[in-house]
Amino acid sequence: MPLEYSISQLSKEFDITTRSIRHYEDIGLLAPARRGQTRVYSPADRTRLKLILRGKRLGISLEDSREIIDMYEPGKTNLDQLKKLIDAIQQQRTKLNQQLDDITKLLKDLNKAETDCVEALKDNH
Amino acid sequence: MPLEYSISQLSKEFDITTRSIRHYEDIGLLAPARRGQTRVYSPADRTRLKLILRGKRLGISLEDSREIIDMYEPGKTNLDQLKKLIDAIQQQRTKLNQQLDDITKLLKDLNKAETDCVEALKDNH
DNA sequence: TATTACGTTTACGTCAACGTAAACTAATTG
DNA sequence: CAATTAGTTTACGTTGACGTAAACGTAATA
Repeated sequence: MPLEYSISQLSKEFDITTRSIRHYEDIGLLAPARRGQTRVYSPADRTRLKLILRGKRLGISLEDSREIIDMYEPGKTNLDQLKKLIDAIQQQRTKLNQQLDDITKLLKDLNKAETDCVEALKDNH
Repeated sequence: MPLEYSISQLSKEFDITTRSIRHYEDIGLLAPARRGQTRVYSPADRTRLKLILRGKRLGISLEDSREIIDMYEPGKTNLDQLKKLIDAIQQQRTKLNQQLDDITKLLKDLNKAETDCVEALKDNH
């Protein structure tokens, strides 16, 4: 595992544009180090990016992603903060369970659609 | 189960605006009957809407939703069409499995974040 | 009969998440 | 040394998915 990454390395690895990566920085989701004016990404930065993209695949907005990702960060020792976090976690869990339900239903539908298709193909052949 | 629905009934049932429902019609996802110029939705229309919203919760674009929903429709007896459909189904399945994976990982992360929070609360109390 | 509730069309506005182009720098390579 | 290659900033443009306002029709209700 490399100790650092360039912006183009990350863009290739995750198949996104450099524009997107810079955009995530623009809105405060990433804060890579700089060598001169060139961005240098640490493994931790890479992990953050990974989390952002995972969130995206689940339809989570970048704004919401920020909150979730920040949960994993330490130093949130404020008591009210913690309670808010637990609350946010519960909300996310609810949404995810809903998604799970949606997915299983959709997969079932897809299976049916497929067998229907295969049947039709048989008839047609 | 009612034989028909008004636009406001559907908007209340699914907690969306009437604007959204009309928008789905604008882009050809719905095609309700009319009584005079008033829209009248059948149970089948309602099901379509349900599918659209389920797709939305999974981050599926309206455009992609149209394709998926059309899979469930009959009358696609063209052979090439069927092969394309099976292909599309497989693609969807792949994406959904990826989402499943993402969700289980996120749920794990959330669990960890939560126990961390609870621990921190204990220490703080 | 006026107003309230519910429906309609048309059309411009908005917001997130980038795309795209311009104009520049800095390092490597033929 | 000229030309790629990879990076940068600035800033306007675009797309999807609606929001919002205007201007209007129709039917029930106070």
